[in-house]
Amino acid sequence: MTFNEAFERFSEQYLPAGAPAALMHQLRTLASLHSLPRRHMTTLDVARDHLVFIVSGPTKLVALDAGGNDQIIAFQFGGDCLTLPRKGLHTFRLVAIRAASLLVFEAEALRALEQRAPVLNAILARCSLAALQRTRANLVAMGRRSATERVASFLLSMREIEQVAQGDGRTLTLEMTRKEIADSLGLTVETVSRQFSKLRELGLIATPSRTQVRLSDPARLAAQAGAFAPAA
Amino acid sequence: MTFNEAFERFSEQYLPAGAPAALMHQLRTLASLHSLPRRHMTTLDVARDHLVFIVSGPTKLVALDAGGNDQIIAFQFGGDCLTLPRKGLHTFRLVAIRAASLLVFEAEALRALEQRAPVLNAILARCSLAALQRTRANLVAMGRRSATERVASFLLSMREIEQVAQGDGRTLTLEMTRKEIADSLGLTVETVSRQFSKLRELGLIATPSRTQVRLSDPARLAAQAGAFAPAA
DNA sequence: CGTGGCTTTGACGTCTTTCAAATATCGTGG
DNA sequence: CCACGATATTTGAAAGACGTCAAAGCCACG
Repeated sequence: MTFNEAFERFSEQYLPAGAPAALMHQLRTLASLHSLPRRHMTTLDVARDHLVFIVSGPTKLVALDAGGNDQIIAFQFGGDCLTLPRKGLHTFRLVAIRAASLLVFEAEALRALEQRAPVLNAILARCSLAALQRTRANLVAMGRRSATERVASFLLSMREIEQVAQGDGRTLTLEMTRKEIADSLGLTVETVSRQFSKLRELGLIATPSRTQVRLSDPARLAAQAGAFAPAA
Repeated sequence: MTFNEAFERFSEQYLPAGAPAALMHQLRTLASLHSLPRRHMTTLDVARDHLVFIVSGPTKLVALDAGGNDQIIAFQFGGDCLTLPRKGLHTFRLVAIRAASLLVFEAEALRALEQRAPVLNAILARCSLAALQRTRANLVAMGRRSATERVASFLLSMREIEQVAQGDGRTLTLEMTRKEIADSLGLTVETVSRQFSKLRELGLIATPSRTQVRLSDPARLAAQAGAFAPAA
């Protein structure tokens, strides 16, 4: 992954077709490409806000705990964009689930550009809004709901993500471990594993490999996911 | 609360000082003032996105369940702004905890204006980002954490809100019921009540009335709130 | 072929929910 | 101003769900 390729993807996705060359050039100056190996977390200055474009690779946004326990806020995949806030009440970090490429902008520098290039605000607004939708959805998934409901609706929600679902939309390649699923659902590894076993015994899913899940019966899986579930 | 007062507050808070009169006028045309009585929810067209400015009154953003159970996404107070998304995976509604005034814009109409008034994007970006921070914080509060930790950190987080904390920042006027607290923390009313009792017995809080809470010992309360807690 | 990490399974303890009932508080009308 | 009814809160007891601890199994990789 070269810088040029990365920037190309970013501009395709977020910049309007007729963006002035001067702006493109400015943005190019402000961007930096980071290769994040599997399991590694960003080492950005926690005193500053950043805008991060996920060029490729599955990543997780986590809130860091004093102990080694992460709380996963959201998963992001190639093409997603998010703001990584400076250290506030919590410290947030972006972690690569598998090797990932990130295009990073300092928010401060972008704000300085906003005056001359108002289109930047549109980008920021779009990113924040999308991140907000993802986060709200996760919050709903963590409300007072049973472990079964959480796992079932987690699986159904993964189906909506292009980079996870295979052709027929029934076979998922979850790049994340059980622990990561557990951290995102507010459960323990063991509980998640037991739920997988239960859904397997019910014939609702199959797990051909460690990371693959086949949704054998999405309709009945949706029934297990309860009232707040994504549609089957 | 008149429309003019409401719009005045909105523009003070979100429009830059030198906003052109033409834009102000346009926005004025697009805004509508809603008075939401206590317990009532918005009856906006669920097929459209809206931008809502909370002029006054505590409100909650809820995801609606098939049963009567709400999942509370976030609380908002006067001066906050949020996007109320159209019906997607979930249906979101804004509910007044006490009588509230809202200034509502249709997102569609705002988008049409964006071309000519790029400052609108800055407003939207600001609103979304603030809402995102609130929601992420809530998500952290709901991770794998005990009931005590949730309630303690809920109380500490309420202290940060101007309209909830009294002069010394130790006496809170929670406008919400125990059920609303429970819904926002993913717990039951009874569990929340038991946590209040426990914290009372430990001498960390006092509850002079149904809605008032005095944080007698914020430092020890923070200790109860655990590793992810807001500082005391 | 062995090793290390991830996943699964089991047994048990604890915490939260559930169901039920008593008590406190607030708003209203007398 | 007080009494009453409606609603919110608190408390108790029991059941169930999830977490913890421990061990075994599985898979990928060297």
